Formats: sequence, structure tokens, C-alpha cells
Amino acid sequence: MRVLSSQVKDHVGQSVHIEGWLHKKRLLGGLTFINVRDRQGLVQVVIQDKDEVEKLRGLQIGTVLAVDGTVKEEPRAPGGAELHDAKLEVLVPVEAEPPIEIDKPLSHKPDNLDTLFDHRVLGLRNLQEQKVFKIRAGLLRFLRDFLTDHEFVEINTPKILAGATEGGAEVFKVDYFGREAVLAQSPQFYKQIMVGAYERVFEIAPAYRAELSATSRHVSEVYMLDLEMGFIEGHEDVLDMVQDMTYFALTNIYKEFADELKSLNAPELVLKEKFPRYTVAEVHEMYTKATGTDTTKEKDLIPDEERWICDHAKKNEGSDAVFVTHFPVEAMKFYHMVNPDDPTTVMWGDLLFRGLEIATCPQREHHYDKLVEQMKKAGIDPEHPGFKYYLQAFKHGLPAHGGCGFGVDRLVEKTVGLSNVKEAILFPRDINRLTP
RNA sequence: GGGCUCGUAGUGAAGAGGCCUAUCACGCCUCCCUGUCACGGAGGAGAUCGCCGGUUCAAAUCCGGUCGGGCCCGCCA
Repeated sequence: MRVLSSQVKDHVGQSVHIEGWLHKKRLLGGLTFINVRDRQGLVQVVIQDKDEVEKLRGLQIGTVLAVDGTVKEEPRAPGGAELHDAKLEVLVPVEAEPPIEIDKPLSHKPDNLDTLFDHRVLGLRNLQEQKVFKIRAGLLRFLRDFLTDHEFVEINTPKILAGATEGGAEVFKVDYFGREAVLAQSPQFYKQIMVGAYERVFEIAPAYRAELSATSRHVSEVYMLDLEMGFIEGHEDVLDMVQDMTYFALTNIYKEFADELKSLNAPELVLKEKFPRYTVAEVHEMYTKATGTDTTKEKDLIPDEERWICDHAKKNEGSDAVFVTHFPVEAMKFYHMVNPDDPTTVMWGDLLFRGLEIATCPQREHHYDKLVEQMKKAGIDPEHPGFKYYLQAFKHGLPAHGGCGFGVDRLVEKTVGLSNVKEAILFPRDINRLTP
């Protein structure tokens, strides 16, 4: 029976059978060490028999092996135990030399990202690289746990759409049996529709953006956590939910993956249960005062302001995360709700984390007549067949609601302390890259 | 879409008119090595310096073009 790497130390004195990949060879003459990698990590195997060592000749890193040996307690071995009197069996021989070395840190320098992704298939066998995606999986698990605990129903909505979209980002056009369809740039309409059924829903799925953006924070296939909640008493309810969810996921990931985050040189988590909140106007004012660059005429935050306000909040409020609220109406989309107390601003807040926009969290206009009016004002035809089913949900009763589009890739990037969102994605898609 | 940058063995880097018949490290191959864990030591193979053209007695190096990356801005998560 196969014993996994983390269990080896529980079998001291016993004969065990392990299987995995040849991860590293160290030949010291009469003594040879090899590391065998399995899903849990590495096992050190000591080989002294010349015939057994000879089996490794010509075999490259990546060879799939079975090893039978006796577990010996050994303080000099990583993990405190290792296999002795090893008998090797090559399950899948590998003779091709790997194009990259997986037992050493991979270069994440911007200039070398192309190589990193070209060799992604093998690079992901690097233990450090694997940690990034274990942390990603952990974050997704905590986000799901939180939302499930708060009675959100996980939904799955179509990614091939008939054409009408929320506007904003460019869409990919696809041939749909001879008709033109588009890839969903967001589940916006569907999640709002589903508020009419479940009150609280969320979806974790890719969204497709055909923007010609070439930056360290954009990809054309982005993993979004979309949530939407009904019967809110105000916009604050949405911000509070997103805040609590983010706090839950981050504090738990820093607990469960403390060692991994440390070994990846992730920044220390600086967070309080309540995230500081500033209005866009306040940020413009503070930034202009602090830097001398006048942003008070901007309708949105400029990227440098996002970095600045996060630095400011970290230093002065002890928080890596901040909300920026009250975006001006000039930036609104037709389905946003205008601030009833101040028609120049929208019930819309962005969540920023470590200098980067992570989520956008608006309240929606839920009154049918008002929504139709806002569509017309935005130059959108409410009679367009693509909006028929969306509007139907409103016509037949939607409560006050709001939610967020939350960039999972960016959260992973900033949690781990990576410098490009693509490093947080197994197989990233951008304006240039369609493989692997 | 705009601006700025970078392309040198499989990988990561050095070289910035002649010292280049291109250097180093890792990896690979051969040999030595009984406690390595980025093992160590000796030797070897591996690059028409992204591509095309130009300037020059002479180009990896300067210029123009082209192809492929990266970063920033715009847009957005």
C-alpha cells in the first residue's frame, strides 16, 4: 500500500512503499540521496546499493518512481525520517532533459514571466509555485464557507450570451451555430435576477474581457466572485458583508497557511474587523494635498491614488484594506443606484487591498420605472430583446439589493505579495497569451 | 490605443565599437566523492548574441525597420 510523504515518519522501523516523482538527485559517491515528490511533499531516500543507483543513470527529474524501503528516524533528514535499503522501480521513465529547474526558485522577474508561463506545465512542479495555488484554493474555500454560512446560494450562470451586455468592458464575440454570441464579461444581470429567487446568491466563475489592456493587473479571462444580496437596508449592508467576508478569508488564510505565506515572503497581514472608509472626494483631497498632483477633477481614482490611500490607511488606520465610496454619477452604470441624499454621487464603493482595486460593490436601482429611465439616459434601448428577461425580474418584484464583483486573481496576487496578477493564475490568458 | 523599455547556450545573468575564436552560474554528459538538502571537486558538450537591412577597416555592442516580451497610462476586477 502506498504511504504518502507526510506519513512516512509514522512508520519508523517499518518497510513502506512510496510512489512519486524524482524531484532531486544528489550523488555523493558511495551514498546517494534522492527526493521523491508526491502530493504532500518530499521524501528523502538514501541509496547505497550500486545497482539501485545505476537505475537512476540517464533518468531525468520527473521520472515516476516507486520506492520500497525501511523508514529510519534520522535527525539529519528533512522531516526527521528517511527511507533506507531502498529498492527503486521506475514506473514511467523520463529521459528528456527538463527545460527548467524545478528544485530552485523560479524567476518571477517581469522580464522572465514569458518563460515562467511558457514552461508552466513543469514550473508548477516547483514546491514554492504550488504553494501559491494551494493558497488560492484556500482563499476560495474560505470565501465559499463564509457565504454559505451567511445563507448565500451558489449559482452557475451562462457564459455564452446573446449580445446585450452591461456595457463597460469590451466583449469577445463567438460564433454560435452561425449566430453571433458574446462571452460573458460578468454575471451581473443573472445574479440580480436570482435575487428574485433566493435573496442571496453568489457565483465564482470566469469572466471574459476583450480589453486591450497590457498591465500587471489585467487578464482577459478573470476569475470573479460575484455576490448579490436582497432586502438590504442600505448600501452599508453590502459594504459590511464584503468587509466581513474579506476579513474572514484573509485572517483564516494567514492562520492556516502561515508557513507557506512566510516562505513566499508574503507581507504581514495588517487588518482590523472594520475597514476604513473614505469617499472618492476625500481621497482626491488628501492625495492632492499630500502629493501636489491635483486629482479633484478626476471622476475615478487614478492608480497612484489607489496605492497612496492604501499606504495611508496602513500607516494611520492599521489596515491593508480600505473602502472608497461615493463615486461620482459621471462614472455610474445604468443599473447603479444614485445616492438619494446627494444626486451627484452613486451608492457605490470599491474595496482596495494593498494598493489595488479588488472589488466594486454598488447598490442597484431596483425600481423598474427608474431603471428603465436610467437605461434610456445611458443611451440603452430597454426594448432590446437582450434585456427582456433582466427587466422581467424587476417588473415582477425585486427588493432593494446590491453586491459586488470581486477579483479572485487579484486577491491571491496581493495576499501572496506577487507583482503581477498573472502569477496568481495557473494558465493566464492575456492579449498575447492563449497557451498553455 | 498612447508612451517608455528589454530580446546573448535549456534556464538565469555579464559584456555597451577591436581585449569576443562571446564570459559566468545552474542544468546536461563523463569521472571522483558515505550525510547531502542551492552538496563539493575535475573535465566535456551546448549560442550563427530574436530577425532583416544599414553605418564602419571592424557590430552582440551604433542606426533604421521588423517580430516577440515587459512596465506605465487609458479602461477595468
